[in-house]
Amino acid sequence: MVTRKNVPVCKDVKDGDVEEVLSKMPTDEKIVELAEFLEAFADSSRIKILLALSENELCTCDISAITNLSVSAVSHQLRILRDKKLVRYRKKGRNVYYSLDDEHVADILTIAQHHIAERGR
Amino acid sequence: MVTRKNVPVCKDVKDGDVEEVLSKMPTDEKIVELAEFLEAFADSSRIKILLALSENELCTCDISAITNLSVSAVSHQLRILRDKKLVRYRKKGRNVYYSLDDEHVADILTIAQHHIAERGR
DNA sequence: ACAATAATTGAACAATTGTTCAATAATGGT
DNA sequence: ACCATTATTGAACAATTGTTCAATTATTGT
Repeated sequence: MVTRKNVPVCKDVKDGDVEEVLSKMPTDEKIVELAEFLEAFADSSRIKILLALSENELCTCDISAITNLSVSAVSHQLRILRDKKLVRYRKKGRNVYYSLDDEHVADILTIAQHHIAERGR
Repeated sequence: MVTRKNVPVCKDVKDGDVEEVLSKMPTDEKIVELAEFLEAFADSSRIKILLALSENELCTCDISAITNLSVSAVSHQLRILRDKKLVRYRKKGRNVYYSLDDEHVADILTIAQHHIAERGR
C-alpha cells in the first residue's frame, strides 16, 4: 500500500460523504494488520490445510497425505499459519499436531463458501 | 498448489482419521475457487477500499481521496474486486459508483477484525 | 550409540503481484 | 464542437510468493 501526498478530489461530489467515511476508517496500522491476517487465506494450499484442520487435529505428515503436498511445502505453509495465529500446535513424541486457533478461522471459510455458492458462477 | 504423485503417510498414525478427513474435503476445484475469492482480501489497498465501501457507495475518485491511492491504482484494484464479485457498480454521468456485492464481504472483514482484537498482539 | 521417522529450515528458482506512468475512452457543460 | 473531468487500460518494473531440493534438528525404538 503506497500512501500518496496529493489527494485528488471529485469536483462533482459534495465532500460531506467523503469526510464521513474518512472519519470511520480504521488507522493504516489496523488495516495492515487486517490484511496480513487475511493474506493467510490467499493460497489454495493453505486453504486446503485449513479445511483439513477444521475437521480434525492433524500432524504435519497427515496433512501432507490429505493435501497431496510435500511435507516440506506443508511445513513452510504451517509456519506462515502459525506466525499469523491461524493455527495452534502441540508436540507429542515425534509428531507435531496442529489445530485451528479459534472458531473465527472456520467461520471465514464457511462464509466464503456461502458467498461462492450464492453468487453462482 | 502443486498436486503430487507419491503420498507419504505417517507410520505411527492409524489412518482411519486420515481417511475420514479426506472424505470430507471439498474437491480441488472448489478449493481453488475459494482461494481465488479470498485472494481479493489479501492486500491492504483492497482492504482499505472494501472498508470504505462498507460505509457508503462511492465513486472511483472518492475512493481515491479516502484511501490516498492514485485513481489508477484504485481502478486497477476495483477491476480485481469486480472480477471476483466482491463489489457491484453502476454508472451515473461521468462517475462510476461502487458498493459491496453482499453482506458476506462485510462479514468477513468484521470477523477478521474480531479475531485480531481477541487474539491480542 | 545407532538407525529410522517426523519436522523444520535455507537457498534457489519461476511465477505472480501491485504500483506508476502515459495513453485512451467516455461523459457533461458551455 | 470543444475542453475538462472521470475512469479504465497496458506496459514496465520492483517486490513478494510458493515450491523444490538438500541439509539439519529432534525424538523414538532397539
